[in-house]
Amino acid sequence: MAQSVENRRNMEFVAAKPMNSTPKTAGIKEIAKALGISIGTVDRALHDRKGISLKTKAKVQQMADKLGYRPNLAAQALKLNRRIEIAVVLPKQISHFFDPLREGIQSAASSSVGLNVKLTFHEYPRLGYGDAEALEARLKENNDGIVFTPGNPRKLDSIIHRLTERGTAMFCVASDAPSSARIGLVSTHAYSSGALAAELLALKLNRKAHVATITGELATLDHAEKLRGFAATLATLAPHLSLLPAIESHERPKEAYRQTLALLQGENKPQGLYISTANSVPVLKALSEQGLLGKIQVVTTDLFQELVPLIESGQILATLYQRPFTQGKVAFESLITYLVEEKKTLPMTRLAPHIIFRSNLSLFSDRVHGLAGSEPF
Amino acid sequence: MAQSVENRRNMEFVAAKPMNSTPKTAGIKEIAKALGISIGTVDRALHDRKGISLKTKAKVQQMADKLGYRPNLAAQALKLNRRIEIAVVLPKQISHFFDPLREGIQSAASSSVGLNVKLTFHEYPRLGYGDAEALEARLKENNDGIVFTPGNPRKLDSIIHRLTERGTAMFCVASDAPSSARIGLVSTHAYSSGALAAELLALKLNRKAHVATITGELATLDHAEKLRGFAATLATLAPHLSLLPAIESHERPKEAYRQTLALLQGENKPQGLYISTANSVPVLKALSEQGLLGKIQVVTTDLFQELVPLIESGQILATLYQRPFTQGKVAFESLITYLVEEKKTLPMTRLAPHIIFRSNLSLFSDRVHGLAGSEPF
DNA sequence: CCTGCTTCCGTTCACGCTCCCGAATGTTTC
DNA sequence: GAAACATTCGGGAGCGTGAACGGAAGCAGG
Repeated sequence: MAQSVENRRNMEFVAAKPMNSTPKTAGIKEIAKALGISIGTVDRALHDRKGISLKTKAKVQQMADKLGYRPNLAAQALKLNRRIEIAVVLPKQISHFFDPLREGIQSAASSSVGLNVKLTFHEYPRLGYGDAEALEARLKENNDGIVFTPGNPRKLDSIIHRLTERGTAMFCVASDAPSSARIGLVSTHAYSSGALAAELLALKLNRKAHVATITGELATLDHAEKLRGFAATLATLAPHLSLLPAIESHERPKEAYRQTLALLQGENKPQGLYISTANSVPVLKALSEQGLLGKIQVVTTDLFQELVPLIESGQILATLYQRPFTQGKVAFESLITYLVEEKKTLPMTRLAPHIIFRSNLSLFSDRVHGLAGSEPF
Repeated sequence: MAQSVENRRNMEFVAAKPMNSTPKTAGIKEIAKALGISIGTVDRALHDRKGISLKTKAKVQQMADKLGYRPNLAAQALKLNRRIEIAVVLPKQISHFFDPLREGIQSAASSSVGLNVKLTFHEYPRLGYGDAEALEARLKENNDGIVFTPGNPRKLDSIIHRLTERGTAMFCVASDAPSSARIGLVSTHAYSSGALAAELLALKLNRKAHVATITGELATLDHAEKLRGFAATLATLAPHLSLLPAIESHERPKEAYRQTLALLQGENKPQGLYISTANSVPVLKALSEQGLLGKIQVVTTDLFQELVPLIESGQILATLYQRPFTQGKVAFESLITYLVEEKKTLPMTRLAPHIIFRSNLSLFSDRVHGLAGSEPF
């Protein structure tokens, strides 16, 4: 490695990636000229189109390799100029989760360079209620892709399948529908969210105690995964903490409130509480009314206006932020990549949730107050 | 709101964002037609070229706004056949930080649609040593942009200024050089990192104790910020913990090892330790040799092979991951946006660091083992 | 021989933009 | 008043690629 000696002397060198063999990128025209054929034929050969003999196709592909053919993406994009139509079908509630998610999609769309994307947003009341109808309505349209959140996966399998057959790429966000024909997914790693909640509670609860969980809908895969992670980690890291039966609020505020009161007045009073749905307001209200805020260790999910003072004052230990903006952004980017790269990959992304404590709260609370920037968190 | 009644009936509706007024993206041609002028004039108006009256320029710009003009970047790139040349000037050490950062840049570059980007990577031994020379060498080239990490900002101010004058956009990553002519920045929020470290240590240390910090180079803004956050938060949240004088390792392994030993054998033995540089191996070695791993609460920075078992076993409380891959990706995207959008914005992004505990370690450790995906964490 | 069909390939135009040339109009100079 | 110049604008070439179109050659059947 004589080179490295010189490197050390100069204290600087160009990384030894051997990509710089062909300074000018060889285009379709160069190949045609080299073989004495027309560019139309080269185009047919390189894109596996019909109307070309196997012999010439082989010749062209060989020459393309030799010259290091790199298609001019700008010209390609300009020529194709295809308008990609994407529908976004998401619930209206919970707005502090789905609004930033929509913003993330919008932001990614408007900053997409060199392609023509048409976005349409569709809403339905809340997860599991109206989603099938909203998706069904897309059958009449002709979308290249749909971004949606499967509240109850099995219920939607059939409609997902039908849309896929129409040639629409179905992309899940926030929760999965693994048995369906969806082509990709972006969500937080739900199991890890649950596991983190357990570890955080264990940090604070050193003695034998009960802990409880309040979730949304166990039919939603994401929620079930969180509880699995929570229970498993509790058993491993904190065997002194015993887990009370999970409470399902079905995303109904009144039900959540009522069940929390029942829990707090029951015979096994919990010292720790993991609220795995973003709908935590009624639960916190019940806690507050019972004078238990700050006495019981609480880990919540996501971040919104009402949580900010509770975290600042230490009444909530931490919240697990599911990064809706980033989910939207990544979902859009993945879907676009899938659509333009000729359906090659099945993009699956599990984001790491952010843990928000008191000391890093300010990094996230700006966003909550409506100052939506385009920062990817 | 008669509409909302119908919405409830249908349980589905198109969001009332009035963005869909212009279904087709308005191009330069549409503006010309709308005003009854030629596309040449529109081009002159939109790009502040000479040879156009102020009156028509104003008219065009107004109409462009009204129609929501979005330039077709593919066509632009094709016509100009402009190859954006970007140099990446980063230290060789610390490789488990800067390697993924480079990967992030590379990944963002290869997924950019319709742009012809030429990336060249340049290296120098380590932060503060050789960076000026490496940047100086770029003066002979003609880059559109340079991505770099200012180890010692003041030392680099002059060279940054000269490169900027040559028309090269200087973009900081991982640490800032606020007094320079740099056009943008991506880094983690260093103050919050320090603050988090303090809060995490306070979670575990309930009684009066000493805590210590080991940093790299206090001339590096990023490192100084971390200590500020740490000290401030310690004073607020955990007044029972007293902070020992900061130790500067200057990123030299031997020095870090020696100073750690001195610290552990000094008269004020710390119960908690915040290692704010990614160069934590020699410090951990000293801790291990003194049999203090697991006895002293440790918060580290970043993630690499050697840390994984220590976190798994609970010997390290947590590590603050600075998301090098994401930093690289965002830096590249920001720089490209800046270059393409005619130098309008000054992009500044402060990423939230990830807190890695035992229970979410697996989300990040995959990456460490060399399975570099393109997931944005 | 012509007609009709298939297979393979060459030609040409359009995508949206930038930039140059030259026309039209206004302004100064001799 | 004509010529020389300045200012402002219209028109059009062409960037590299994809695709429509048409032409040439081969083949079968009459």
